[in-house]
Amino acid sequence: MQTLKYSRQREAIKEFLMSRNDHPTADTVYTNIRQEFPNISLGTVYRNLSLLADLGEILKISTGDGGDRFDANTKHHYHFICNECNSVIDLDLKSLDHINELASVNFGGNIIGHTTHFYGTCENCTKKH
Amino acid sequence: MQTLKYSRQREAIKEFLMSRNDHPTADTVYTNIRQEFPNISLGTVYRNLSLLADLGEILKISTGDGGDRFDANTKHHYHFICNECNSVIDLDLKSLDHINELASVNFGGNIIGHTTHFYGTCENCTKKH
DNA sequence: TTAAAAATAATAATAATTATCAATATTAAT
DNA sequence: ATTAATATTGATAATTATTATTATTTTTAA
Repeated sequence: MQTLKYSRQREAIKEFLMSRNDHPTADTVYTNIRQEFPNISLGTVYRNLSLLADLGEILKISTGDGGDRFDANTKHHYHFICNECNSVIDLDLKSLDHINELASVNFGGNIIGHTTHFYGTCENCTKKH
Repeated sequence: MQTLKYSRQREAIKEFLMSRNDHPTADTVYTNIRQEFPNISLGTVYRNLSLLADLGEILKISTGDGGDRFDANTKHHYHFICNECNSVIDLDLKSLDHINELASVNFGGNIIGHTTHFYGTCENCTKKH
């Protein structure tokens, strides 16, 4: 089997994500991590983001607009996505686990979780007009 | 301004979507609509799906795995996405509008809506093992 | 019937991501 | 410490999903 080996690039990617709370894209990770590793390849960034997500060490957030976002905060929480600037912002909202049971009532399959994205206009964009 | 003109292709695309409840991708729409319009272009399918979504006549569903899905049922409802077969299934769950207010409590921006996707194993995939 | 404008089919281009592979780095065993 | 095995990398090609371009066709209003 594939046993995991340490890599400095992977550590740097994870540490970079932990230093941010704005849910950067793979490309943003790439351009920033290049300051420390000028020769790092975009493929290496994608590979490690994907691996870290599979390991459960980071979260992948699909916004449906532009590339996927990544988040080092792995405990279940909710995101707001601004309709104007597309920024992704953490929300202070306790987990709504009861809605899994509500959704299960008339459903034959097995629901184990949910993701919710809230939409609207963020504070910055509201101030602009 | 751009005034809308009728097109047989657009009508056929909308009617095809209304005949289905499995939230097909643009490519699935394309291969099916080709039975009626053998020369239709994939670009035409994308253009019309996008236009219909902008007009609010259909919904675009981003699943984060594979291409976007489309749904002729435009009233707010919830979807289940199977972790195994990736099928998208409508859920019978009343709208959880109160969670918009809950999410707004400690948030500076303006929340106008949300989308929730439930995850797990669908009935078919559960039966398989 | 004609003319203007929108829509189309065909195709090229783009964005985001994944795959390939020879060279390098890590790790476990000597 | 040295070696051997193998995971990881950087470079790059390929793929997937989607959008843009443009000459031709269709729709619609005059």
